[in-house]
Amino acid sequence: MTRRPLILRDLVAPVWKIPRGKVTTYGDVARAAGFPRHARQVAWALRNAHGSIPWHRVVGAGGEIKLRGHPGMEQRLRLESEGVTFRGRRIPMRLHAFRFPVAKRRLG
DNA sequence: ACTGTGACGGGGC
DNA sequence: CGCCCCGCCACAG
Repeated sequence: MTRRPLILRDLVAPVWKIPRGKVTTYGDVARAAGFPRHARQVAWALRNAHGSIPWHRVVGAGGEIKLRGHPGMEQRLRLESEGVTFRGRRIPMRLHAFRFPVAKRRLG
């Protein structure tokens, strides 16, 4: 099985669907894009994606911000300004996790 | 071709 | 909660 080529735009496309006040994980974005097990590549793609993409709405599984230093602070501020709450270092995913619609499924 | 490096994820303790 | 370990995968040297 030849591996489908990884197109940065496709990989981060799902990020545009995350509404204000909600967050998703790198792994979920990867799966929603059709590239399971590519969580790290999603992070890499966001890093290399300049532009107005809402990158701050993507966090690590468990609701923890994975960016270190100032960039991480900025992400937290951006999220809080959108209404996302924190409990310690983490975001209660129970409250703010955005669920991507289930992957396309061929019906009969 | 090989090695080191992550904005990752999951599991074990 | 913190730590460690390991699987994963594209990229830079």
